[in-house]
Order: sequence, then C-alpha cells, then structure tokens
Amino acid sequence: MNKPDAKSGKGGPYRHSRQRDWILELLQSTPSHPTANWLYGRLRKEFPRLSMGTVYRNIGILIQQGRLSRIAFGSTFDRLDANMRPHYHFLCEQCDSILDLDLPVDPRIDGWLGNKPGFVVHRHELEFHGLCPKCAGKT
Amino acid sequence: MNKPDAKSGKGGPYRHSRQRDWILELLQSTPSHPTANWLYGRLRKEFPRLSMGTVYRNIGILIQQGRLSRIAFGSTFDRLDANMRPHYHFLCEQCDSILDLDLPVDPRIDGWLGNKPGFVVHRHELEFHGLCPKCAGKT
DNA sequence: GTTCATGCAAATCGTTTGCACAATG
DNA sequence: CATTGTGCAAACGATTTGCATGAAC
Repeated sequence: MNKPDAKSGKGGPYRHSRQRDWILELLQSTPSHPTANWLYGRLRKEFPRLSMGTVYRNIGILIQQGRLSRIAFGSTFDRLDANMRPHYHFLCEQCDSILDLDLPVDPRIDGWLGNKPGFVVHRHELEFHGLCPKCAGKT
Repeated sequence: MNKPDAKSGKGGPYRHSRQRDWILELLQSTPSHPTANWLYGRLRKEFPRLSMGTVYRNIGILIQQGRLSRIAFGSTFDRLDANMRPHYHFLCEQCDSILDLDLPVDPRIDGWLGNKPGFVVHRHELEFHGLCPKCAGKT
C-alpha cells in the first residue's frame, strides 16, 4: 500500500535477464528507431534460440519500467479523419478519444528546422496529450 | 501523359458505390476518429451483408482520392525509442526513417489550449514530415 | 526451492487478397 | 457489356499467450 502504481503490478519485482539488458543497450546505442523484428534479427547472433515472444515481453517490461517508449498513437488500429484541412489533434489519455482542435496551424513551425542542414520540411503535426473536457470533468 | 500521378493509377476511374458514400458521410458527420471496425458495425444496419473487405477497400480508395486520411505513423509496426528525454521527431517520407531532433522542446506549446475550456494538457508531441538530409541530398 | 523469464508453437487481432457474382455506367 | 465493387473466406504480418523447461535470487 505504500507503493504507488499498485495497479497491474507495475514496476514489479523484475528479475535480471541477459536478453533484456541487450535489448535496452541495443536500443540506446541506435540512432534509428528499430522495430521488434530488427531487434530479433540483431539479437539472434548472441542468442541463437531467441524467440519473438521474449523480445515482445521484454519490450513490454522495459516500457513499464519507464526505460523505453513506443512511438505510435495509443491504439493499435488506424483512426480515420475526414477533415482534410490542416489541424492539430488532442488525444485523451483516459478515454482514448481523438479530437480535432480548431487551433490555428502555425506555419512558422515548419521553419524551426531551418538551421539544421539538409532537412526539407513539408509539414508538421502537433498533438496534445492529456484529459479531454469530458474526462477532466469527472475528477 | 497529361495526367499527373500516373503512378499506380491513382485517382483512377472510380465508379459510384452506395457503401463508399455512406462511409465518407459517416466519417464526415463524426467528431471522433472512428476505426474501420466501428464503421463496419455502424454500416451493418444499412448493409447487413457488408464485409470488412469492402470497408477497407473503400477506405483505401477514399484516401487515394484525397477525401480521407489515416491518423497514424507511416509504418504498420511499432518503433521503439530509448531516448526518454522529451524530444521531437522527424519522419522521412522517402526512406521511412525516424530521427530524433535536438530541437528544444517548447513547454509554452502546452499552454496553447489554455483558452479552450476543460482540456487538461499533460504534454505535446511535434513531428516534422519531409526529407531527411540523406534523401534530400540524392535529389 | 520458489518464482520469474525463456523458447516454442499455437492463437489472436487488424488488415489484405483471390475469387465468383452483383452492381455501375 | 465491359468493368469495377461486393461478399465471403482464406491468407497475411505483427503481436500475444499457454505451457513446460531453464535461469535468477
């Protein structure tokens, strides 16, 4: 009861694992943002009998430990948008809804990379994460 | 040769379809950002023998027609990030690589929703789309 | 020695595709 | 009637899970 985040045994009593160490180390030493499959191929040299299950389970644990994050929207499946004018999105962390914002899109943001050499920016996307009015009201 | 975008027969000679009309109309009348599965359930009332294949095929066509867009990262699979400091991303439209930017994260952006009632903003994410230095150089 | 992590294989989930038939222009 | 769209079912690719064995503490 003294431990916050009792929910789902987060941050729980994890044991040490060579495989997990390697996964984290590999990700930390890679500028790109690899996929699970890339990790699998890479780690098979060190652990010939490695399985995908192990890779995915460890990714999940590392994320729970806050040492890793997934680059993607909350849900697994695609969300569709029929609003074709440029606009920003709000993602509610509680109800997983996605809302269009009528905030003006600031074209100057595209220029923020102007000083970085070589980049060609076509557009940018901005999303806010937090509680939507409906969920924030329930507090 | 006068039609641009000859590649892959984009914008091609599409016929009319009741199912497709409904899909677009439903999406246009919904503030949320439904999934394919939601559309399927919703449209089965009108088309009891509707199939998922039809839903997905029509979503694809509507996107090609530029009347719809998918809210998601380019790739199907999750990308992992071991850089736990807040940072922005650059997504290359050509080679699909994702790069961390050392641009400073601007905390004031969280405040942009300050005038909208009810929203609680925890953080924001900003991603730039375009050509990475490597791909831009090949032009 | 008890518990957690692994390998393996089967299962699951969202999405895609091949095919014969129906609808469109 | 020539062709595109549909329903159905099977295929697909990424991820998850059940179970017996092996590693960690």
